[in-house]
Amino acid sequence: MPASSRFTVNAQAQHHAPHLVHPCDTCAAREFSACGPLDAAEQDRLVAIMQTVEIGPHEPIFDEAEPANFVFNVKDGAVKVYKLLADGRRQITGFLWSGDFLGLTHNDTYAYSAEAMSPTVLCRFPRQKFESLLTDIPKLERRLLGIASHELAAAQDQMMLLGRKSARERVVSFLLMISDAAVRRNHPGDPVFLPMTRADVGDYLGLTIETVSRTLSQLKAQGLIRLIDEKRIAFANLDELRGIAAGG
Amino acid sequence: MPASSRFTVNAQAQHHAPHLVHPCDTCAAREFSACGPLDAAEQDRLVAIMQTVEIGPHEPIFDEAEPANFVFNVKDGAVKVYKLLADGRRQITGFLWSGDFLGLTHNDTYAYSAEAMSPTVLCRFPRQKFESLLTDIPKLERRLLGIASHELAAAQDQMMLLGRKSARERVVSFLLMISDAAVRRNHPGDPVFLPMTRADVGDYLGLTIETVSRTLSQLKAQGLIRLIDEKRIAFANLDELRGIAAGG
DNA sequence: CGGTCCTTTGACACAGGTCAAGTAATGTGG
DNA sequence: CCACATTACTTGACCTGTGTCAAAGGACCG
Repeated sequence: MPASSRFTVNAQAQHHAPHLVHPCDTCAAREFSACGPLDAAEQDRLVAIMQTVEIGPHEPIFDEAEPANFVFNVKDGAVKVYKLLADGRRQITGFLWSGDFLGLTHNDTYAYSAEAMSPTVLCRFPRQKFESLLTDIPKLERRLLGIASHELAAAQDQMMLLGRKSARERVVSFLLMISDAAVRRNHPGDPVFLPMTRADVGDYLGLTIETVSRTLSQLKAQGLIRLIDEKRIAFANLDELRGIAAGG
Repeated sequence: MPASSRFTVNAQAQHHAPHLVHPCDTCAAREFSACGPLDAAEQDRLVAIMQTVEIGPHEPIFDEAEPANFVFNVKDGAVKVYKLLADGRRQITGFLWSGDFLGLTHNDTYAYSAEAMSPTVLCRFPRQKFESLLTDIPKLERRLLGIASHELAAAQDQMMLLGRKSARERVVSFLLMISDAAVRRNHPGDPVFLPMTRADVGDYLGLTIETVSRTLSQLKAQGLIRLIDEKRIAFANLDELRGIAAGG
């Protein structure tokens, strides 16, 4: 029996997404059951400690170095996580979407800051309770190890991008990456929707706003993409774009 | 009873490091027991699947995209892990030292290439056997999750470095990072010993050989470091260096 | 409608890359 | 022990991709 079948219908959640049957089944059903369905008792324990939090665009979720009291899972929306240097230079280390975890750390403080980019719904788990659940339910721990290992591989790709790719290669890699992430959540991948500002894109790619903007204009002029509007971009030559992203 | 106390004296290992009592106790004792000592049966199972491998400088350990048949733990020596683009551009994503894991992945192929930088001894675990051990010994899985979470934090710091720091800040950050890693293994941290070439440093920091070399010369000219020889660097003003690394 | 924020575009500057030459360290065969 | 080759590193001169500074247009909002 799949994990989500245990949840009963919730009218409010159904209003926004009829196929969902619990205020927090995204994280419970998609993330937690991906390692093999949880049994009834396990799900009950998860649901018992779960809280739902809604926040608006530009609202902080937590700040770097703040006590890490909660673990989060994005139910809906888009989140950016970033680190700052003393003088304000910013590096965005990731964009998170529904299903993604947030705030996992083995220290007692968060290692980065997190902020919503659009109206966002989060599942929140008090950290101590979450960790004792990990000990009791090895499936969860196995799942988190899989997630961490996947994130580590993505981080290494990003180091390649930041250390060795040109501005053009970075921007194209970024567009394809965002598109792939959208497709994985059953959102349209072409045209790709960018919920973040050019400043966010720049701080993710290690570039300035101006270089991001110029590079997009250049790609458009070369007929490789079409700018439907500022936040929607269509791919005009996917094969060539994939080649550019790979450094070809 | 600490994990290492179960191992019996091994003359060959003792020759190189008198305080070690088993050809592979570094990984077993330092890494595996760090999550709480393993009991006798657990240790026996680990030792039973463990193989020791010795390799020389510049020898490959495995290549990206190759079937991931083994998990490794560095017993002694220094290893670099890197990714390549089609045209040969290289990004080194990490330097590994004794105690560090290597080749952990949830895919069936390695996500990066690995190569020894100096004479290196590795503990090797057949991957399937290692993974079934993980299921049987939750302590191990918990330990690996801790390691992965720590590596993820380091990867985010490296993204900040690659995306937003100047050449000067990168080089200083690098020197302090290598020094800290040496201290953690009870090696001298000042002067710091660099087993890698300038090309490796450049490919780790997203810079060219020439920029690395020039930046070191500049730091030396400013009296911030002393170049004892090409591979040994002493810190002349640690406070100021820490400030530079932090972006101050 | 007037203000604010975001984006684009242009002109120019500079950090770091490229190309090239020279030096030092290490190893090799005679 | 010495030519000689090889590899690693440093330094200089110059170039270029991306950053900086500035201005202007457009979208959104109270």
